[in-house]
Amino acid sequence: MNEYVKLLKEKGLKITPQRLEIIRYLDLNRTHPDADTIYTELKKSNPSLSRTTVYNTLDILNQQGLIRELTISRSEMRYDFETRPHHHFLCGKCGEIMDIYVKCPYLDTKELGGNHIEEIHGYFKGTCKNCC
Amino acid sequence: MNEYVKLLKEKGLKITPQRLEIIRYLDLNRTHPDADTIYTELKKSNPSLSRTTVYNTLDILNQQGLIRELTISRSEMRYDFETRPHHHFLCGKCGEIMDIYVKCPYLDTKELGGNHIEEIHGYFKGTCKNCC
DNA sequence: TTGTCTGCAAACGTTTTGCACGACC
DNA sequence: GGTCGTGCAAAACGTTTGCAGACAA
Repeated sequence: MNEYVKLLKEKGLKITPQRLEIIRYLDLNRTHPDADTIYTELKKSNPSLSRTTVYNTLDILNQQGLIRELTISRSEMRYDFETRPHHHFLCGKCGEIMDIYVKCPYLDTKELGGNHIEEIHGYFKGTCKNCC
Repeated sequence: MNEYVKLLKEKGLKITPQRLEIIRYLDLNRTHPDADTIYTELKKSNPSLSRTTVYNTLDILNQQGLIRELTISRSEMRYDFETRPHHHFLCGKCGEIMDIYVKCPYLDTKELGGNHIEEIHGYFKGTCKNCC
């Protein structure tokens, strides 16, 4: 049985050609693509593919933990007056973002694997104590 | 001299009522607001305020390090097939996002200050070795 | 006075929604 | 036959742009 079929079945998800293609694309392309890139690439071999399906599928796969969503790049910015190095916690229920001060070995890191580091952000997500 | 005037002057930025209001708002509201919230709130006392100014100002303040931009919540999602705990590095020049495997004391953290933790993301930003 | 900042309106890119059709237990 | 998935189109949302007039230094 196909490896991707197995992944979907383990999570109780239905098997569709679109889902298999999207998983396969993400497995073969570890470039952290966005939804539109995936859509454009897969549309070449499957012209009837729609954006909606790509978005739906990515959402489901993320919910089931088969893939991981990142928000590292741009958009829906939040702003913080506290500029000293610290981390943040986002409550998935109430949406509140809280400052978190934890010991982090990388707060002053300037170089990592040859890359020059200018910022470091630690994002914790979960449910806050008020919403638990 | 006003504390916020001083902050702006130190960075060589011009003093405008709008900039002072925006800084003051962020200082008094440590709720990590988004641009539109800031706009809506400040528009109450300054009806002629425009979104453009809010966006421009936040951008400048962030560039000068007076405030800090966060992308923790939604939007322009990227997707990763690697679901094992790891961190990410974003190159500001070429835009590439790379996986980073560093020792992190929080990768298995389930609780922090009474909040239930489900995910942890470490985001490093800077210039990659190819762009340096 | 000069260069920058502001505000308006329009455009843009990404994501979400409503709905009808189709596929699959 | 009922549920779920797909695809289309339109809408929504946050952000960016171009430009003209206003303002800070």
